[in-house]
Amino acid sequence: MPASEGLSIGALARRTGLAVSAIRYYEAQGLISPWRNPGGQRRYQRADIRRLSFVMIAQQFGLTLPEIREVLAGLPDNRTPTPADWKKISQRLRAHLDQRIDTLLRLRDNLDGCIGCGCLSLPKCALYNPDDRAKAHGSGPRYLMGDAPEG
Amino acid sequence: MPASEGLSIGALARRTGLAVSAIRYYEAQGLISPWRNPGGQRRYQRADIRRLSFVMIAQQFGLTLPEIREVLAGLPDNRTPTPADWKKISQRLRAHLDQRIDTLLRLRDNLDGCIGCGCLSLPKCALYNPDDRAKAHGSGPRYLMGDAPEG
DNA sequence: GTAATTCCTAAACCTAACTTTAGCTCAAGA
DNA sequence: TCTTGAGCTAAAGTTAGGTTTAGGAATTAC
Repeated sequence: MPASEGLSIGALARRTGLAVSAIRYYEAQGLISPWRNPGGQRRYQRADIRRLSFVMIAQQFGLTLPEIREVLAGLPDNRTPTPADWKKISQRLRAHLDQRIDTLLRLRDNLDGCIGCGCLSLPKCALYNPDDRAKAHGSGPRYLMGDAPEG
Repeated sequence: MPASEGLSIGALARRTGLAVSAIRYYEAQGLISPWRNPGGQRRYQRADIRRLSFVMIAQQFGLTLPEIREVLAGLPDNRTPTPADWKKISQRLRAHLDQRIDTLLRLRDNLDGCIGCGCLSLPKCALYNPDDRAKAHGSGPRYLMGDAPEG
């Protein structure tokens, strides 16, 4: 059945649960690189199923597509990734995740403090995290609590 | 100095660190309701500083503006919120946060399992969370791992 | 009293991560 | 063969959460 080996984009979509349009988009973002069959259609390796699954999981962990591309760059491009390659990559993800969890735990502790002291809105409340990637949402500069000269 | 009591939008912006445009946007989203002075300019209560601070914190916790509006709906609208009111509201936030942390911890544990077994991409991997608000990003339907008929 | 700020509204623009649409070509099956 | 389902490209549309711009009006500062 294959019109020149490999998975068609539709087959890959069914295997991963992603929309066909999303897979093309990921290609445009440099996350996956299919080859073309004689008719110009995209063809994928079976290993790409795992690659896209990784992308989905990393997204849930809060990584942006450029960040995921960075992480995936750690895979060999001259051969199919081995379980060991994936393990290495997953550990990078794990580090990212640990950091996010730490941030949230810290926020939770601070919130507990604030519930007790009722200081919500005061600069000393410190219920903010300058390193949080969340601040990168939107387009312009955004400040968080504590920037005002004095309360 | 006040041209009819209350804080001007610029003063509120300085107090909270938010951009003036963001405050107007929040008003459009129903998160804050200033009154107008005789000249048609917005005037805010001092309690609104706290209200906006709460908005910023809730955002860091990952709530969307509609969700924050929901939470804020728990405050009394006929009087200035008391510390007890804020405490009640903050506890709702805490519940939300706990859930997010649980989700991430679960993901982390699953990732550990996957690093070990190398099953990444298989439906049984279960490294997904159907209830995660994260899936609501973007506009169309998005599926996560495990939707394919069979691997 | 006038200049410099600040504020107002409406509408357009921005980023991320996609989807939808339009118009056309390829591939597969009866 | 021929029809129908996949695929292709390019461009426009979508959502969230804002920012920027344009053209006025209200305030404040001197």
